[in-house]
Amino acid sequence: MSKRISLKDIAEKVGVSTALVSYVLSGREKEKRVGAEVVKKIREVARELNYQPNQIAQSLRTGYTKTIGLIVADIANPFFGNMARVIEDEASNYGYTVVFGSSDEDSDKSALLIDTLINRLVDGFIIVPAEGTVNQIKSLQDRRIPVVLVDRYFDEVRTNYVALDNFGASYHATSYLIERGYRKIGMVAYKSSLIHMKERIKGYMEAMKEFKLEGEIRVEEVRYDMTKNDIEKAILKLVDNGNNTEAILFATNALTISGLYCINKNNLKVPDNIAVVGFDGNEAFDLFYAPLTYIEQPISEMGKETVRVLIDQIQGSNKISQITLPHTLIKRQSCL
Amino acid sequence: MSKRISLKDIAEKVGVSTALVSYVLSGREKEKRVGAEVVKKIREVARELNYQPNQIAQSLRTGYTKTIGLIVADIANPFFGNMARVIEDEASNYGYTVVFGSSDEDSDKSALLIDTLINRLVDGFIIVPAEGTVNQIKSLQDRRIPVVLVDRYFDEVRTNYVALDNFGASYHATSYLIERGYRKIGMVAYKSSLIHMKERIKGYMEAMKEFKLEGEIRVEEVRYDMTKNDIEKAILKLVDNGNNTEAILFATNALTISGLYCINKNNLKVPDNIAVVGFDGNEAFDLFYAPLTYIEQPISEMGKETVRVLIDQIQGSNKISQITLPHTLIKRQSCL
DNA sequence: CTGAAAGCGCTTACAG
DNA sequence: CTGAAAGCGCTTACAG
Repeated sequence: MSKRISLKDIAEKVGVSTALVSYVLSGREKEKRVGAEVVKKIREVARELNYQPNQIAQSLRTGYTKTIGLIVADIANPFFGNMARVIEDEASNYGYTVVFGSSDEDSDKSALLIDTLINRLVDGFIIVPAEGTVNQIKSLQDRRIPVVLVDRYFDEVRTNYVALDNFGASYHATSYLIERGYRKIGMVAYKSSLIHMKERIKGYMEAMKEFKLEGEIRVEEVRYDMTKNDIEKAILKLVDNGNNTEAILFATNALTISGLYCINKNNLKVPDNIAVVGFDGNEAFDLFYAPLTYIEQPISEMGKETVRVLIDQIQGSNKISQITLPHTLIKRQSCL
Repeated sequence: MSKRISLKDIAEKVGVSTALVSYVLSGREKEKRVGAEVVKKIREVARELNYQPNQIAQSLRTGYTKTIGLIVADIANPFFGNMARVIEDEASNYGYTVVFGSSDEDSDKSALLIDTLINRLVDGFIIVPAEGTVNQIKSLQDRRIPVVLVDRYFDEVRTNYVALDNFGASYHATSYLIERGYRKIGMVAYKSSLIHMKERIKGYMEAMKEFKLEGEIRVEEVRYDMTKNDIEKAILKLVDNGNNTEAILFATNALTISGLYCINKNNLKVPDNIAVVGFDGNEAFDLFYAPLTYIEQPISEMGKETVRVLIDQIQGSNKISQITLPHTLIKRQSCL
């Protein structure tokens, strides 16, 4: 109802042009040598009318929306929820707001989200890329739209990214298990061509080889589109097929949770029947009767770095930043 | 680099006016009786040039941004993360995208977020209101900006809202505990003037009175801005002050989690030393050694209803919708 | 059936 | 020191 106040309203009331009002309100009155009285008057009227600039008009004119598009796998997943929170706060420090979407690890959904956000002229993207979206990322780069990948990235294309030292993390976790005396160590991961997953599996494999345990390697790769039930069935294979797995390393937060459900359902005791190392960490890990040993990611730093790199790109830098952050192995009671 | 394609580009290539292109691309060629050939040609060229409408320009012109502003307490909190996910999906069904912000239960932050999003001309707001923000909500209403509150609302002002039957939920949980034989039942809640909290406490009180247990009422109210440590200390009072509380009802997801940490730290066993009823539910509740009995909120329905009501408002309805949804008491092993 | 033109609310190069 | 004017990319009432 109450119409928004525009520059024109102020200009009319003060009796000057909108140009002058614009200069003053954007703090360029010095540079433009606007008369002191006029400046004062404009400021007064603006505040009196409670003027709020119309961002949409500004955006159309300047080409910048001060908005970041964030695409994660699923905002309901606490790992991404936490990341979103860090990104929100950091973006806000730079004067940016965040619009988000969940891709569900689906490349079609991802494409749709990217298109939608491009039409809304976001200044740049922060993307947790799904499998098969490498061309979408390339296309953004071709169109010179700033983009930073986080958590994962592609080998085939040179992009900005911020990721964990995935190889090192699972290598560390695996050799930790080996040092504690475990031999029949299995891993549960997603079947995926995405680097973060490949590296996590590779880290496990390398550690096993290093300790001459190739013969004991057992990796269960589940698909993103599997039901919880099927995932639990797959996990069960590791512990229930007569090969007596002694310890399991899980490759993500969600897989760890699924694994714990499975372990509980089958009345296995951690760590007596089976040792567990989780990934990412959350409250369920802490409250589990045997608080989990897990690989912690520096979510806060990861989110902050991602925003920093993106803002850098938006401001015109053409330096490519590829940042790998260190993990921490939190050692607790889920391994003997 | 590669310049965006505009209506004008298409118009020039086809040799018609931008008006015609606009009509055709917005599917109004029938109404405007545009020649069949021209329609075909315009469609062809648009697709060939991969035309994407500039939403910002559309928005400036039409006054609609097809964007919803979502303000929650904290997107990293799984309850709000899940809610955000439902809202995102439902909004997308209506062709809307979501921009979000976390208020941290802080009214200043909330005011800032609302201003920012207003300047970005969101078409409407979905807000989990923080304490002391009633004037912010009123101001939105005064300016005829569509808004729907969710999870909480204010008594003093008639707004759209979607909320749980908070009174009924904690009344139910409390009487369930009483029926199971518990008498010394405590409650942990936030100190807040917000209705959802008041009602949850009231439901507990009423149930206690109903069963002549006024004498056993013990409510611990913690503040939003307390550290985790202080919250745990407060909770500890309930079980450790010689009055031997037998069961605790927690008023939110986060409080339940804090409570479980506290219980574990003090080596109390659930349900033998202390019975527990939680709120909202999450994976930690399921994986706890005594899977929690808890009050489940219909998050999915809640989110969907909220979006539906908001879209309704955006489309011009001036009917106020105040929707209360039923809880479910999930009964498991955290009570005898 | 089609087009010229105005206007959404800004910013900014240009002229004086 | 100040203002008129163009233009960002659309939509739409109006005229023909």
